[in-house]
Amino acid sequence: MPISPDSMNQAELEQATGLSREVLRKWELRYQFPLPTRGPRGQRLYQAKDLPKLLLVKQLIAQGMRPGKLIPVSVKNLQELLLSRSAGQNPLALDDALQQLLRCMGPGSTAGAVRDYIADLIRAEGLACFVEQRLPLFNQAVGEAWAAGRIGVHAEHHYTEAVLVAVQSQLLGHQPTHLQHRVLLTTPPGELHGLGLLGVQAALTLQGAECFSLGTQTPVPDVVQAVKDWGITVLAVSASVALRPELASSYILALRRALPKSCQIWVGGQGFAQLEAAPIAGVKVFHATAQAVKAWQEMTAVGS
Amino acid sequence: MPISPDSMNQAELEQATGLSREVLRKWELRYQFPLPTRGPRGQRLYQAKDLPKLLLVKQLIAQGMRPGKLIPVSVKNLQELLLSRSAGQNPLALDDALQQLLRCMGPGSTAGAVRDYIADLIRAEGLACFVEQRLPLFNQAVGEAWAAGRIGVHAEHHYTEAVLVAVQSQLLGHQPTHLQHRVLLTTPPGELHGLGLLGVQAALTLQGAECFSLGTQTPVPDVVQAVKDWGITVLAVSASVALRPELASSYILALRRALPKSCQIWVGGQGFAQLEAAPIAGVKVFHATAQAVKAWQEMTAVGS
DNA sequence: CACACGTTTTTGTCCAGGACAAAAAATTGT
DNA sequence: ACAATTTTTTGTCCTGGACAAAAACGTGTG
Repeated sequence: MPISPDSMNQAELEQATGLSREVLRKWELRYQFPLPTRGPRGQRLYQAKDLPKLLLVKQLIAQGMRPGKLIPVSVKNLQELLLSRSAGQNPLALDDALQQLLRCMGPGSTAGAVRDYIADLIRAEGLACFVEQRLPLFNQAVGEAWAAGRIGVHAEHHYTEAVLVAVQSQLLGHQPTHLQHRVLLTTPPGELHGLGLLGVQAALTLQGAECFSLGTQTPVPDVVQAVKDWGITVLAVSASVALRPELASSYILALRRALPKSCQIWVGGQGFAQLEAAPIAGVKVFHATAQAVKAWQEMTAVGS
Repeated sequence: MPISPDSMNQAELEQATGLSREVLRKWELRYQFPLPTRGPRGQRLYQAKDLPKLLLVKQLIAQGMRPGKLIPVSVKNLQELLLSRSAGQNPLALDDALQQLLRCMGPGSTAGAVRDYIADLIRAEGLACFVEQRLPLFNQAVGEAWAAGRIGVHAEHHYTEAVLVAVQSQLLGHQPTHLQHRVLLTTPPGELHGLGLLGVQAALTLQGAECFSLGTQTPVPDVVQAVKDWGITVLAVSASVALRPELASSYILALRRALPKSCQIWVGGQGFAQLEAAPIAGVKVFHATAQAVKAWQEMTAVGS
């Protein structure tokens, strides 16, 4: 148990920052930051005051900057850098709905606002319209707003929960109409973002598919078991940029080898960019929910 | 990218098994298993055929056995061991509902069965009854069934999803009645099980509380930010046994230091057993959902 | 000036082997 | 038989170095 008030061992810092201990050690060696004090037996005791800088650096690295350039910079300048970044760009055409969503999530807003706004939108436009047209834009916008530091991680988490509940509750009553196919949805271990998957699940369920979600981060053996137990014919996997690309590829490769030919594999999301350069036989890559819907329609049209 | 068909590097094996690379290396050194081949530059290439044994060993260790005794044993004997374990004990009084639930999740059942069964149950008994009486028993039973190898990880994931959707969709319409308090719910990084939290959220929402879930695995800084942004007065954290106990404790300690006194911290779950031996000032430990409900009632009675 | 190509630097991951504390098991004394 | 102590087991952390993939840089050509 940690006793002194402002120090943490590396396992805790790893938790707090999401940076692996090996990376932290290399940074200490190369840039003299963070410089931990040492415990009685030489363990590193990182200081809590270094945490803000580490988080800033991590965010800026995620935007494509290099650690070597960032770490020597002072906290104050890093903050300015982050702000200037987010001010500079405005890539998404912000329609009214998007603007309102981001307002709901921005600083100073009440916590329930997102939830209510999404529920209203679904009521007004219908689930199909929301899922196919709004949701992809929303997800992208929220992802960018987070990357740019305009909203916190907590706001993103909360958005995810709100969308999940709103959409899933609408799907509850849906009876599948194409019983000869079953869709299983999940993400690779290490991938925490299940929002892309949710869109696919909703779209396919509306098409009459029978969908089963395993949530995020299912190891290969468990997916294989689930496919076998439940008679799955389509496995949908999604991965964002956060995941290491080789891991994403090898995950799919392992699945393709372990699963029978009768089970299709559909993948989507930025994390699978590699798979386009080097396609795997029997694995379909999608860029948008609409493509998956189309593939489903063709499949069921032929099948029936 | 991995080329040869049946080998995986340690990062992939870590994904597939959930065992850290350091542990895997120590096992190799101490028990000569798993013995990887080596790549051109000396990297370990673990063989896919070792995976089943590793998974068996991991499950048995989770039941309290020792690695040194397990690893030399053959796969076949390990399987028998697992079966004899699960056959021998039957600790939970299996009432009708529980038995039916486990039937829905057992091998050979259809995939939608759990979902439908839970929905039926909530309809029949009402949400309050389900959340307070059924859910804790169900969660425990599912956890034990998984530990005993009677159901797969995929079935457990699917159960979680089913309960989440069923309960959350029922909570959607609830308007909070005690606006002076707001509850934030999450789990520490590394803790993937959010079911315990779901029970608390449902119970408190039914009491008129305004609950905000951040999902699982929120780092300390993000929790702090959320508390600040949203004016949270009660933070509820849950952890299962899967999490390392020191990490659970230090997570709470860090939160208690970072958060203002005006924000209470409630913790629950097996993962916080340590906190009972060494209580932290300003942190309340709960053993059951009912206790949290009671605390909430007292709080709001005094406050209003 | 834009752009393809080869070279250098940066950066994260992996390796070996050892030290050590906490927990579990075995041993001892009463 | 049971409590207290010693031994073994086991996971985490340490140091310091090798190396490949990616990014940045420099160079020659249309």
